[in-house]
Amino acid sequence: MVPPGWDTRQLVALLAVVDTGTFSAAALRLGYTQSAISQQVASLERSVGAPLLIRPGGPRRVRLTAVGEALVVHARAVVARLHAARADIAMLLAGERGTLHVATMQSIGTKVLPLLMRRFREEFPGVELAAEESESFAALTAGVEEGRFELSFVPLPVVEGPFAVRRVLEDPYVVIAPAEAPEAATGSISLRQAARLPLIGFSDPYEHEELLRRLRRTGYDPSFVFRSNDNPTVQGFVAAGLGYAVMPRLTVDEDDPQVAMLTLSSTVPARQLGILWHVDRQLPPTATRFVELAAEVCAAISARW
Amino acid sequence: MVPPGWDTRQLVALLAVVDTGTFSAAALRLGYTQSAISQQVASLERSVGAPLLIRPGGPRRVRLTAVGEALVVHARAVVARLHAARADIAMLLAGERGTLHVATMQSIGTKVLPLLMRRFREEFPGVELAAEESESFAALTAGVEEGRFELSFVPLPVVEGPFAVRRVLEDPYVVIAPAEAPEAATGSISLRQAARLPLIGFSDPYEHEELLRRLRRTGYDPSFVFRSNDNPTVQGFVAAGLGYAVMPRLTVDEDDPQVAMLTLSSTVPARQLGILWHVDRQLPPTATRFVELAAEVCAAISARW
DNA sequence: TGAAAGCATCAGTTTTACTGATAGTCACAG
DNA sequence: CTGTGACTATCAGTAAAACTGATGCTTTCA
Repeated sequence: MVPPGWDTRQLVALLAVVDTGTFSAAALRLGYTQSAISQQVASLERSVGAPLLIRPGGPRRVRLTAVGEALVVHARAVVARLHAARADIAMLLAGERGTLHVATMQSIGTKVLPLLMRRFREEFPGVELAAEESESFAALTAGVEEGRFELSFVPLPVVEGPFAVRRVLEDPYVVIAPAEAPEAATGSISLRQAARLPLIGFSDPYEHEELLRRLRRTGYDPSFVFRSNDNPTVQGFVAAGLGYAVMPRLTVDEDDPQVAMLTLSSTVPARQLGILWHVDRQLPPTATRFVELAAEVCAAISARW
Repeated sequence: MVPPGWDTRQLVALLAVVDTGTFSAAALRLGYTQSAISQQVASLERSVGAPLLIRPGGPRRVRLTAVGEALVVHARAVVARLHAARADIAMLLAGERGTLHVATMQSIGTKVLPLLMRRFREEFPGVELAAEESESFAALTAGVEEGRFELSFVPLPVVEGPFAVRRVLEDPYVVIAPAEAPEAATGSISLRQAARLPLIGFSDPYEHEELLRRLRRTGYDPSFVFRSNDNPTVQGFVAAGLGYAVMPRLTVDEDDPQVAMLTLSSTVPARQLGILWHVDRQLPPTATRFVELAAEVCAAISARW
């Protein structure tokens, strides 16, 4: 009937030890002394009835026992749940004037968000919408997991975690060329041809690895003359005539007269974009409505292409 | 980074108050004084920054505020998760010789389990299998939720909860008649006819309410001359010539010469049976294999019908 | 073989949690 | 409209726990 006497604090301590690899580092992170961590873990082990950690002694990192592994899985879930609770409550306390925190990526920020925010404002004039652009994709999911954002735009598929996701957009890859390039007039180009061009690429390969794999599979290892994660920068380099770029259409500034956009004649699977949220959270109606609106706006953009 | 300072004990106290309706009763249940509960809830409210409970004063039960509702949802999840953790660890500590606890219903116990257990034993001679029959269906799911069973046979659909389920058997309704009854020779009977017979029924209507609804929809309110939840008892009454019974085929003792089994010519949706487990648990390979074997055995039975 | 890095343990202190007593609130019966 | 019963808050005192700081033991690495 009554649950086991495991304390949140002890579970957090265990997680800190596992994540940092040493008791001392965990203590530092949590603002305790090493002695306190040692005692917390010992207390946990006593109530579990078995060792949770293997302490190799000396300066080697600790490792989990099988029992420890099992417990850590649950401990993480519990901590995540408490985070979700805190975030839910913060939202409730903010009430009607509550701010909806949405994390975005660069491309979404420029093409989707403006229209989306306008439509959202029409429906909920009282709700503030805080959109924050994030550089790394890991930061997007981490922010949602920790409750700093209610929603986040993310590329799919999404990492494992306590997430629910809704697909909103298929973002096909296109090639952009300098306006004066010979290919600019053709309007289309094959992947095989593209792989032979001097390319401007992305520094963070995570999102586009499938594309890279396909480029390589043409039999010609593509050469990247420059790399950046900033879409305008990439496009600027192309505009300057320094090379070509293969990028998701959403990231392209189509009004730029200095570059030409070419469709890819080879079929490359489009980048999938979705909206992500914490499964365990009880999001307000404004959030679910936001997701709906986002899907609509994205569908409209997709239809225009 | 560091999660909120909510303690498991406080969350449990809150849940006890919500479930019992008063601080005093919660204190009694948890073995504290009323004062302690009062302070625990107060501490929670302080750290949340808002009241969680509405205390109407006097002998009226407390109610949750909106914030309280939100927190309780998460608190229940956390407690359930801790239960799951404890159960997982108990299983791990038991090791290879670990017992697999399976809850069953009467009908499964007599027809499916014997064969199933034999096949399971062949594969895992070292693993003990503890099958426990339970009277009430609520006890089945509750047992799984609290970690007393790893697996449970249950009728579908299943109540809301932290459960995963696998369907294993379609169990069609049949009519059993006394061997000497005029209908015994026909081999089949319509629902309309059945509703006009003196029936032996089940006391617990939960599982069979769909059947009851269909019986009533024939326009004739069926009369039950006796009710019992014990399948052999029901069958015994039929054998004694006291009436007829509509029951899932799995619950029928088909070797009984004193009764005849008639199929229903009207289509009544069959009872669905499944195996249920706690989604959050990390069940050992023996458990997942047990589910597979159960599905196979049930399929074999189904094919024989 | 002697740092250096790491964990356990212990005694002492601070912090937290619980008890028991008391006062206050509300509903309901007389 | 007053008394009683069922309930919670609060307070002071105490019991329990959690944390610190010092110390000792173990292991790696130079």
